[in-house]
Amino acid sequence: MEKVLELISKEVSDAFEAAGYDRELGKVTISNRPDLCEYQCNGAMAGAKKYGKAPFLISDAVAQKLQNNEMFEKVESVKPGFLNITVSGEFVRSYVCKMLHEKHMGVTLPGHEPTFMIDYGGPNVAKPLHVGHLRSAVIGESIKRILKYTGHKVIGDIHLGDWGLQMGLVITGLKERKPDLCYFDPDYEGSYPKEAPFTVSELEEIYPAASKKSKEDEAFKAAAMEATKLLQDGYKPYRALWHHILNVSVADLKKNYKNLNVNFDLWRGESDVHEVIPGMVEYMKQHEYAYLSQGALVVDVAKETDTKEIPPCMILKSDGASLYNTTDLATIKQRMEEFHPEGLIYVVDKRQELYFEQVFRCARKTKLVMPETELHFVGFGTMNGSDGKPFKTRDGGVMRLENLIAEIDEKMFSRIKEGNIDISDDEARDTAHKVALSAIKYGDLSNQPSKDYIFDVEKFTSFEGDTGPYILYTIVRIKSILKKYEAEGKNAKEAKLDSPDSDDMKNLCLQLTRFADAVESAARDLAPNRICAYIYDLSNAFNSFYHGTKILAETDENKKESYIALLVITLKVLETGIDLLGFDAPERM
RNA sequence: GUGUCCGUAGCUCAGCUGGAUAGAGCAACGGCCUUCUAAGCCGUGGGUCGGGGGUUCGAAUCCCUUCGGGCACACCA
Repeated sequence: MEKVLELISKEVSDAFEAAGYDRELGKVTISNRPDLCEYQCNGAMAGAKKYGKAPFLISDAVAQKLQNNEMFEKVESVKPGFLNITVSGEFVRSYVCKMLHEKHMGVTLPGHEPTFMIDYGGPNVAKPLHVGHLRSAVIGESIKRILKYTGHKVIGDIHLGDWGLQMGLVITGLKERKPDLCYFDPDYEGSYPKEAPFTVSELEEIYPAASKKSKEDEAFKAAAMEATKLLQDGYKPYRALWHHILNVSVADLKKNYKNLNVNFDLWRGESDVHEVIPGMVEYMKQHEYAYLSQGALVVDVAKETDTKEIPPCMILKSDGASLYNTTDLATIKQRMEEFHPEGLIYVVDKRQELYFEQVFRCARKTKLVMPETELHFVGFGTMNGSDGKPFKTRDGGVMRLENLIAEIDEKMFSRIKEGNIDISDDEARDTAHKVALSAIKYGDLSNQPSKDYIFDVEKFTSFEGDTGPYILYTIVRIKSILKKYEAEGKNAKEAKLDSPDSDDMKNLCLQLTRFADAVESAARDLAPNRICAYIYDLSNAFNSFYHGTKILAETDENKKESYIALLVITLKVLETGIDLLGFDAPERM
């Protein structure tokens, strides 16, 4: 479906041409002076030099050509050479109606369905999720939804940290605590129990303790490294233990991500590419991409055009062991071979930008990906506390994600109980969680991903102004009116929209027409903040309309029906918007 | 040191491909609930867009320079 700006631009371009000027000058944008007009075209000023004419003469001539056009209510040529455009109410009305019946409300879909894989999450097993994992999950989930909505097949992979020394540390730590377990008896020949010999809480305790000890105790560290090697070489008892660690941990992770309304299509991890590595390394050596430098196996990735020195991409350490780069490259290889994606997206802390630049270059150079494969790095900034420093608990520790969410849930719950006396605890809990998620996610997503942002619990639980709860509140208001309307025995979905009869109503309609532009722009730039800005503007437009218009009390039935139709559309757009951000609205709040 | 990102109202941030008086939210102040949820609406005050040059009819936006800050710079992930 052609966008409003395209439709208007086409008319204006025709007018430029009809007046004897280049039609390229007819590009129309949304007005930056809403008090003067709705859309504007500055082409006359851009063309003034080329034609050696005063810009005003050009804009005037073009405006003349647009005078009796039904699309416009008013087109005027102003001062230096602006074309100020006001579209007709009927144009807006018909556009909004058409959009509602389009697939995905007017978003332009690609001819085929390109596959993209998105890597967000990256939690380590045996470690609880903390606030550092929040941004990746929230941003990644939203980008996944936005791309799906704009016609892509998207595969989200959690990419667990489930291999390497950390596993050896856990095993060694466990051995110290429970040496009598059959996994540690070399003479044991029976089958291993189905039940894990530890709980999540124990696991979460073992890892940090073991990690700490390995830094102080050389013998312990050596034991952990030995355990890691045994595990990687397929030593059965440790493999069995590893499966327990993975299962217990993944079950807990699933619970936590579900609570955040974040879903992954794949629960793969570093361990899944373990067997890909030797072949890949051999391939890189054989094709002479990789060579030994200071004992390590590396691939040069510097380019002549570089403005800075890009270190080579290391494939194997000088002791022959693999590292982060190795598993990431092997993962790329596996993903390409198995899913043939047209693009890979990484939602990762922005401090890893140089690292990913190296990996991407290496993947291209060694032809693990095709030349046309898109590789995107979406780096996000740090989540800071109100003091501007990395977010911590009150006593300075790392804040567990679970606790953070519970804390905000609780605040929302008491807020809801204060307001609605006639709400059950169950409904209030459910609503509180929805509101809490909207606050957390909107607060994150409304910022540009690459910037650090301040997560101020006070601010996020006050729900005034540009916040998730404000959007939800708007939705709840609409739902409430529609419910009352339907209680009169009428069907809101059948209501017909008329041309706007007030400035507020027209402005709301105009906002609605911009939905697809916002979504496409968000998809193109992988920028969920565009959706936030859009639904915030739309909510503002609705709330202004709401306050100036009595909807259910309207006595003119045609008008009332038209308002209801507008509410139905606004609700659909807002609900779609928050779904793209990864949260949903309660029935009331 | 090299590279990179950032510097916009007291605070937190928008500002897409340069355009007419730089926008929100919070905070401050003043209005609006006998009528659809006041988590709302309307209004007031608050800015030499870090500084200085340049390109342009026109710059927060592009270029150069300078100051201030964050981050990254091969055997961690």
